Amino acid sequence: MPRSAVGQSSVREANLAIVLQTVCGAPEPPSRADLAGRLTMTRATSARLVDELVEGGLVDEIDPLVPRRGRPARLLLPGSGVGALGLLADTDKVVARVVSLRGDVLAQVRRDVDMIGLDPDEGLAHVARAGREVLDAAGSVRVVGTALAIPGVVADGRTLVRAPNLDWTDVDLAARLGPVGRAGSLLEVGNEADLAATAVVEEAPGRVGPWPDFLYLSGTRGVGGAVVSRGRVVTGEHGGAGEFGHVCVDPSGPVCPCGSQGCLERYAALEPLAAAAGLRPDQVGSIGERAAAGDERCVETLAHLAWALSVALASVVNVVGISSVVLGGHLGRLEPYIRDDLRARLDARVLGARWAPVQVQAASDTSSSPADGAALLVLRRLLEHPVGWL
Amino acid sequence: MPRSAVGQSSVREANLAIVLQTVCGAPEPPSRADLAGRLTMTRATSARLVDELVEGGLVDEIDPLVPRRGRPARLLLPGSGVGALGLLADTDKVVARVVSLRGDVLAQVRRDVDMIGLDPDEGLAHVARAGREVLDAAGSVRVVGTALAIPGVVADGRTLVRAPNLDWTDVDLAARLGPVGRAGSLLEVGNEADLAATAVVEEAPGRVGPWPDFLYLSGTRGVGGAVVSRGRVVTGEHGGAGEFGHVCVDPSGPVCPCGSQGCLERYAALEPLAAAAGLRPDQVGSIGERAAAGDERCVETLAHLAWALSVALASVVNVVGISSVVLGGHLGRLEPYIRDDLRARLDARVLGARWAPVQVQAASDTSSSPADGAALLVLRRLLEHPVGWL
DNA sequence: TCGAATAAGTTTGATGGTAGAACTTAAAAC
DNA sequence: GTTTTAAGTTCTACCATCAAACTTATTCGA
Repeated sequence: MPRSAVGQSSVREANLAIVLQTVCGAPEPPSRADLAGRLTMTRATSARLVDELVEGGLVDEIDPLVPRRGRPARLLLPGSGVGALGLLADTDKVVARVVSLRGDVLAQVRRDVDMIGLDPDEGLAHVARAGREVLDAAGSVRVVGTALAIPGVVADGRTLVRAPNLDWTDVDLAARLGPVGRAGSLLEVGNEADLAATAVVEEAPGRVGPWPDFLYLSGTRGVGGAVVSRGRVVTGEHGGAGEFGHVCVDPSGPVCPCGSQGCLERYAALEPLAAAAGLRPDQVGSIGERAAAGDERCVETLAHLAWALSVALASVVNVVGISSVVLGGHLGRLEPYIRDDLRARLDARVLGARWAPVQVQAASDTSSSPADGAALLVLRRLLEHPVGWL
Repeated sequence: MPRSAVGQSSVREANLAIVLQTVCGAPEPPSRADLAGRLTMTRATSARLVDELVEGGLVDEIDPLVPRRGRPARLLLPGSGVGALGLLADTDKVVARVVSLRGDVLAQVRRDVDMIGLDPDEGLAHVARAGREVLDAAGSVRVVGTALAIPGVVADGRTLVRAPNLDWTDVDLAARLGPVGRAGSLLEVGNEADLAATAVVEEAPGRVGPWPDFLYLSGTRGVGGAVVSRGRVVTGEHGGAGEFGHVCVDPSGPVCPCGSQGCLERYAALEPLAAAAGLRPDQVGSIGERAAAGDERCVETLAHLAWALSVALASVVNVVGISSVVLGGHLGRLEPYIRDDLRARLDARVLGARWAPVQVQAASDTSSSPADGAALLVLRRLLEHPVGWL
């Protein structure tokens, strides 16, 4: 539905955004002339736009490193003095990071906090304190906005509808976050797994990595995830997408607290895995090594896990047509030990596997990535609409 | 990834598209002044753009019906002399329709053909003949392009990768369709279920109906469907999305020809339903009435169907966060008889059902809608980029 | 050391599109 | 028949990009 017409000021705004995005997305720092060539605009126009971005601090100029024939180009990099604050309120910890437009983590605080049992105001106080500390540490950086990652369903990018593990319901997080939320003018709240997936998509602000389409599956206390299509997280109508944990593996399987039966969570979450392997939950990460060392029970546990994942994921792959799977959390940790089994089972179950074999990968790290993703989300807004910050 | 900069010609193109889309999407025919107000452009600009569209036949002018104070407005309607050819090659029939920009079916041919066993050239000859006939019947209409709906996986909107029921593999349909495909300069091929879903989304070209997000599930020989998000069909990385028929209902369920076990298709496709009810496949549509009349076996069949659908759909709803379901084909026919049961089971299985209860609906008709959807697909291209046709 | 070659960046005027405001037109209301 | 209302038109101003000539900074070669 078209809302509004386009004027020539929109042209300038659009081109500013395009130039900034190109600078951020480029593998090598481009010059004004490079941009002109790549974007089919004249050098005059490119220079005009770049000058404006440099003036506003969104783009930095550096002198060329390798000498070349001709007048040396002034190379352009994303502004290092501009960043965003990414926050994570998890069940067992709080993370705050300031990430620059260049993708550098300028400051970070990570603190173990048992959030379970805390009410929203108490929990958010921990988050806000961590946020203030990194803002201080980041010093002179211009922070354009804040985003908060939370393990729950978020509506409209502002309100927490329900976070089952924290037992928080209907909290206007954006309003209750206090002054830290007002660092910069952007403020967003997002689902933890969605934002972790965002961090997988973008290697740096505006630079989309090699996988624009994948299913992200994160194993923690529960099993969450996200569907990423064309570089964007699919949030669904009401923000309730990505509940991989409650895909049905076996309708006559174990009862799930959600009221259903045989949910993936009952096979792949931390506790069921620990129980199956006869270990403590914090030992789940070692199941792979134990299995490799010959522990029969762990071998069986992994086989059962691969089976359950294959049933659930095959259904999803058949419906959304995305055949790359990225595993995070303890599932990422176990991925090397189930990869081949899982892939073989998926190829047998996925209809299109003949021409698009299913890829399985582990996300490198996981514990802070929702905070990175939160910062990236804010910076993405900046990249989409830079005019306001010039 | 930004490809190219924006110039002022893009402004004109964008505004032409916006004006045309607004004319097509408006519930009541607007005037030039209405458009100016709604799109925040001046009356001067709106008039200039509209004149160009009228000149090119994409917009028609009519005199106002109800007299009003002031100078009477000339009302604007989508051009009735412009249309697209939608084709459907199904297993048992061929359909060809010319649909105008206004949404009217200007001509139609529908012919029962047993396509099973025919090779692509033989089958496409039937399609092409039907296409030629409707083009003749449509007479002076300017046909901007053709689209073909086919029950199979389509890549890049051109090539059929695999149509299991027709047993066609790797056919460049766009090339082999012959002159009918070159009626107008647009030519696309799409999956039958995807295009049927497109016809559900758009009531008329450019007019998105009340459900921009839904899962479309169509029961025929198999069970296909589409995920529609924000008014767009999700095609996946390689066009292989929407295979609802192979969502796993029960991993220890009946064996499926796909190589897996307990696929939804084994519970909800025509033949399994007929077998369960002890009827011929062509009698499946009457299971609802028979059950209502007290036929125990049909009652049980419907209950089992609702159960299987609920298991499969709940998983999908939990992952993609879309909680409206539209049923087509024989599933649409049976929908009134399973609706309540299905909805109750879904609400029990869907995690977010508390704040977003699952909606279940039947698509009104089904047999020709892929052809309508095909035509709508072409007309959508026209609406997105009208400059080429002026 | 100096000039030619090369390529980046800058200036200038032309072009094309929308914005704004005054003007014209067509019909109903009085 | 005059007034009122609102649609549509005309004209000028403005703004962003384009095109092409021009300036600048460096390397290469004599």
